[in-house]
Amino acid sequence: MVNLEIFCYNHFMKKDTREALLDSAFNTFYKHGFQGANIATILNDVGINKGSMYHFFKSKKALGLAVIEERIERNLVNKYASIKSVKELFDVLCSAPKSLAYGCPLNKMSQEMIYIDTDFQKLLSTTYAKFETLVQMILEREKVEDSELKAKQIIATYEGALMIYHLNQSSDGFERVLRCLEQNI
Amino acid sequence: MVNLEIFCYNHFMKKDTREALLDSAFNTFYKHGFQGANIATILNDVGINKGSMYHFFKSKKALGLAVIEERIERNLVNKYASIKSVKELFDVLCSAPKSLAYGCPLNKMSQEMIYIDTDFQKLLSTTYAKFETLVQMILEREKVEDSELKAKQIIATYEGALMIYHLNQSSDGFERVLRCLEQNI
DNA sequence: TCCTTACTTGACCTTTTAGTCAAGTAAAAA
DNA sequence: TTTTTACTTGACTAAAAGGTCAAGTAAGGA
Repeated sequence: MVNLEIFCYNHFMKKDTREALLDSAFNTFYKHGFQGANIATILNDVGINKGSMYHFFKSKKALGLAVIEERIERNLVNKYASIKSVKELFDVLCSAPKSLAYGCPLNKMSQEMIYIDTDFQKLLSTTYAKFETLVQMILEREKVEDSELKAKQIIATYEGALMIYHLNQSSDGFERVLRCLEQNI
Repeated sequence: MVNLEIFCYNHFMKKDTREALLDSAFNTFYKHGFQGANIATILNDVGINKGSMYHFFKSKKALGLAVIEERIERNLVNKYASIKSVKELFDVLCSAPKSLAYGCPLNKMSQEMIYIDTDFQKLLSTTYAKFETLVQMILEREKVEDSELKAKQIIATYEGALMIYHLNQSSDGFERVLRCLEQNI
């Protein structure tokens, strides 16, 4: 088997460095927070050097903003755009603890950054709006009344319940709270 | 008027330094996050020197834990222990944006620290449990059924709605979401 | 009055951090 | 083949951070 990768600087094919950087940065920011994360960890994780990163992103902040646009938002759309029914929506919401090891990435980043940096604030606010719209569309497909308010209510409950879940390290209550809400939709 | 303070090192009376330190640390951590906050800011704000702070708290972490115990938890108890009815509870919850400029201090600190440090995690988890108990007691006084689940639901919705409020910088929806929940209690 | 304790000062130390840069390498266009 | 462009290297910088410490000050008890 011919390994084309040996012709490259590292084990990535050119443009993949940027993607690997975004993946690692997403994970690192997700666990440690943006301010708490250090770039050396990400670099070490990806297996590249400083200059290589600063070729793609002019600063830590630029990397953070790109993570929001190209990972957090993308993941959200991937997860919610294909949902076909309210029942399915609640199933997906209830399964969150399985995939979201450190809470909701959007919520966590928001709580940390909205009063620290206005560029983060704007981007996070926009991303949230898209999330709300996706949920609202699911509700409207089933002619749920007051879909805007209901979408806010579902997201609020979901975000809060997920926070409680992580604080208690126990899923007791998480699903019950959401299923209880489902009854009232 | 005799000013007793002129006999002291700074403008505080002895033990007040610790309290002033906790006040400033609470505000600073609340706005910037624990990891994002720097001690120099707090010191400058209080008007004291490094060594003076390290006399009371052996590390930044110790200061953080003290802030949770002696400010975040205390504020929570002050706010919720005196509430007499479910109606009053929802009024207090609805007024949160007025007093909580950067979101819920407990939620914010939790999202940041639970997977960073287990001492923080334990303390925050305990503090949340007290919050939940306080809310549950209010519900039980009015013989609300399933008070434990209802308490979780109220807190979850409140926390999530507050997050959305801060992200959007607009109170549109916040109160409506809570009042809608109130109907179903 | 003296001594002990509690608190404060501010200079200093060490580590960590984000960010820079000149030089090098390889792929692809000319 | 030559040149250009894109990417990478790794040593370096400067600033910021948390934390230490010896010396000093004041209050209160003995």
